[in-house]
Amino acid sequence: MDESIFSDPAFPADQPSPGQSRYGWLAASLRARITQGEWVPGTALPAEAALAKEHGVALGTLRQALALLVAQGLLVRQHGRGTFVREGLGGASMLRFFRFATEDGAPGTPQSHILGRQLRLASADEADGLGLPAGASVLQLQRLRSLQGQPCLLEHIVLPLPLFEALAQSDLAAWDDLLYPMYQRVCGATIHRAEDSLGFGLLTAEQASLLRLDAGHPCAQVDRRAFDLAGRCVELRTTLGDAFAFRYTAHVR
Amino acid sequence: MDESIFSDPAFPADQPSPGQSRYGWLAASLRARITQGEWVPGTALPAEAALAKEHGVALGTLRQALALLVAQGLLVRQHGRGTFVREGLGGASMLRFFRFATEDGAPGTPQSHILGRQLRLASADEADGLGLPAGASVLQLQRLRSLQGQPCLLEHIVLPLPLFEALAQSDLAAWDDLLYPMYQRVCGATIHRAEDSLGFGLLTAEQASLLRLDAGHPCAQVDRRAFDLAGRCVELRTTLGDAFAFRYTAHVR
DNA sequence: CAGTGGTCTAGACCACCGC
DNA sequence: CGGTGGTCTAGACCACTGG
Repeated sequence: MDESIFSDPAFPADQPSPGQSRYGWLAASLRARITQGEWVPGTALPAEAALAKEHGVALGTLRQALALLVAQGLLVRQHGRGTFVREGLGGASMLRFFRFATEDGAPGTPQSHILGRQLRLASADEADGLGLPAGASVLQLQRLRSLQGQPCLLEHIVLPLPLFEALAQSDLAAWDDLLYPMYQRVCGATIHRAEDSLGFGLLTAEQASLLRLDAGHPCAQVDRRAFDLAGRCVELRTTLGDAFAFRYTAHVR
Repeated sequence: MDESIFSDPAFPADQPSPGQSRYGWLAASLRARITQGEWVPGTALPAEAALAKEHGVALGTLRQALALLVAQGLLVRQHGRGTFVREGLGGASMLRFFRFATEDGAPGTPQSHILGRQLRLASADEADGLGLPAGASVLQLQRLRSLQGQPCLLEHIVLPLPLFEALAQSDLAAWDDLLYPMYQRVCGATIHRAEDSLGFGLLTAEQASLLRLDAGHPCAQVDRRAFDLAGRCVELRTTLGDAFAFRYTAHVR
């Protein structure tokens, strides 16, 4: 019951490798079929009985495989309905770090203003983080997010090409307020999980003026690496916001 | 497979309540025997087969119950060795938020200096957080933690009485650098999990001088509620440290 | 080697959902 | 109602740990 998350070769062997459990191999096999698009996020897999019969395996064994994928966040099971491929992240998750609130208390979705968009070569760190070869091209975005006209978050985003080619030319006025659903719709890239690294710093004069704060004002900085269904990092993002509005809750065990 | 964490009455019924699964009831039952001290942290439970026979249940069902308690962090299973009650938190977990490092890179355990110890009445918030009746007594500690003689963290700790009575009189010179193992040894209180809330603020002059920083220096503040095996909150703690040394990593899914 | 947990099977029956 | 996942059983066999 401790199959590695990394047991995800793009093409699993036809048989469980020696030392690997049957359900572990089954899970990897199903995982590959999902990341290759056989079952799209939101759709249902065949029923347990059908999958078990297809793979010539007992029901309990198949259920162990599905339980693995549920634990990895790839599937969601609903009693009486079916087994579904999980939808990607919504895109409003950055607000969970900040306690911006509208007057009536509900946070709501922030508006998005793209301040800049450039095609350029990836730095060494960026190529490394995105798993690109040295000298690859990336799309860079600067973005300001506002709640009810009040600027609150400043973002710097780096996306790998050619996956996000479609965003390099499309009309900025037609962009959504939330990027992750747009990544999925326009580029077929599902953001499945992310790693956030939090720290504190001080705003430069330029950053401060965009956020309508004073130069040198304390800010919280969130460095995010976002991953798709196959586990590849497909977005690097740095978000800045007022440190005094920052609040985050964590569970330790 | 979604038994609530809160299915933990001190004394479970003799039979699974209607609508509750057998393994869910079994898990709650075993959980109660653990929190009541029948199996102390670090010790092994009887073997699967023995427990299954004792409860008149099939092996698979018992294993489901154990899997639940493993998922809740109460048990650890080791192939070929046995099933063990998990040890409590080590006590050095606060350092994971900060990137203090000694010269050779290894963080090490910080030294602990108790600056103050008072017996007093709990405030309304404290009584609420610790589940105490209004007007109950608490033990309050102020504490400075240092790495290689360099002050780095300032802590304010509130503990409920009479559970921590033994700490109110014991010789401060004999205290450990880590409190959680000492809680367990001296008071029999096992810290099993904690909830941390992170925020940002500015140091008062008094706080700053203790940390050898300037008054008004930016600081990260971690408000922690720590819970024992039975899920009762038994410690409230506020930790302050240099905001620019603060760094935290989170996973989003 | 004996004792532990891990895997797998084949089947029965229950609980939930949506038509 | 038919189809889905959830629970439970009884048993066989494997893999790991420690003496």
